Amino acid sequence: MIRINIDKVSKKFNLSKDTLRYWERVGLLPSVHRNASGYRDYDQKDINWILYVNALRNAGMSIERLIEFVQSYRLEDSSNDKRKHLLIEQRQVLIDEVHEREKTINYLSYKIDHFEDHTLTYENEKLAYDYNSNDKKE
Amino acid sequence: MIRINIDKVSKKFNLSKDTLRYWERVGLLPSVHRNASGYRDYDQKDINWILYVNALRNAGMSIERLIEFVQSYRLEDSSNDKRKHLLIEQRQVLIDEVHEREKTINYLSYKIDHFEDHTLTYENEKLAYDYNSNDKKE
DNA sequence: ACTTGCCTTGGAGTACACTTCAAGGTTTAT
DNA sequence: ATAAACCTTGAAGTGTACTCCAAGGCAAGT
Repeated sequence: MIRINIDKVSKKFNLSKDTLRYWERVGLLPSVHRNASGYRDYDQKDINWILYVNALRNAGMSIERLIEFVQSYRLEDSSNDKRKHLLIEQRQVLIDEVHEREKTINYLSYKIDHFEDHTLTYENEKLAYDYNSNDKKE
Repeated sequence: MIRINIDKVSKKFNLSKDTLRYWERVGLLPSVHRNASGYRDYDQKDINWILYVNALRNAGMSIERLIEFVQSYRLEDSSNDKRKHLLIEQRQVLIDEVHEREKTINYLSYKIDHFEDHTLTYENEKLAYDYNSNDKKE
């Protein structure tokens, strides 16, 4: 039986204690069990929730969407379709964000490679950005 | 000679007029030329700035960093090293964000593929996430 | 000339996601 | 047994990036 206090969880995930309390308060984490003194007493299940929630937060999922996500997860009922829909939808958001970032990485790489080239005009740079962008299409 | 008012620019980039004014005010765009009536009168150079700034904003660069970035750009002087450093640093940020999102995309894909599998435990999911994560390393 | 609809500014308001504070109870070390 | 270092809560405060509002000037159609 694992028993971890908020300080250890905070350090484990590099999240502030206040953030952990906030996430719990807004319904992003299940209610954590308390010990005799009213202190939070995290178990393995809680730790795993935090792992996923943190991963999705780091990937840019909003609190609001994560609450939806977490809620649908914990209702082992008719909301199966909704849950799957949320997963697919959020994956697409992440895929789009990756594409946007890859485009911009290409643009920055171009700028870095041509750094000494002072003849670059705004027009040239625009072309570079658009070229990389089209390159990625398909 | 191109002359575009704020409404056209707003529509071209799908940015609100208030956002364009805000960006200009905080130093994220160069001061836009005004016509006889004091109205903003964007030229090709301004349009290209907006293209880049918008690309970097969409890729998650903060306003504060973008101001630095834009400032260093417009000082055609000794800050070459700083400019290059900023470019390389921001590219790395974007690369890291892409990796984080790819990990999470894998995790979501795993969840979607095993959607009907009700025997999945927190432990199994954790392993799936970590597996994908390690998979991606190198 | 007048109405409608642009544009301007400064400043106030909003949304999101924490973060800090105040007041007080608990545990640990001396 | 007392101080230092934890924990709790509710509520207020903060930072970022807009977003909206009020008051007023300018432009185009009737």
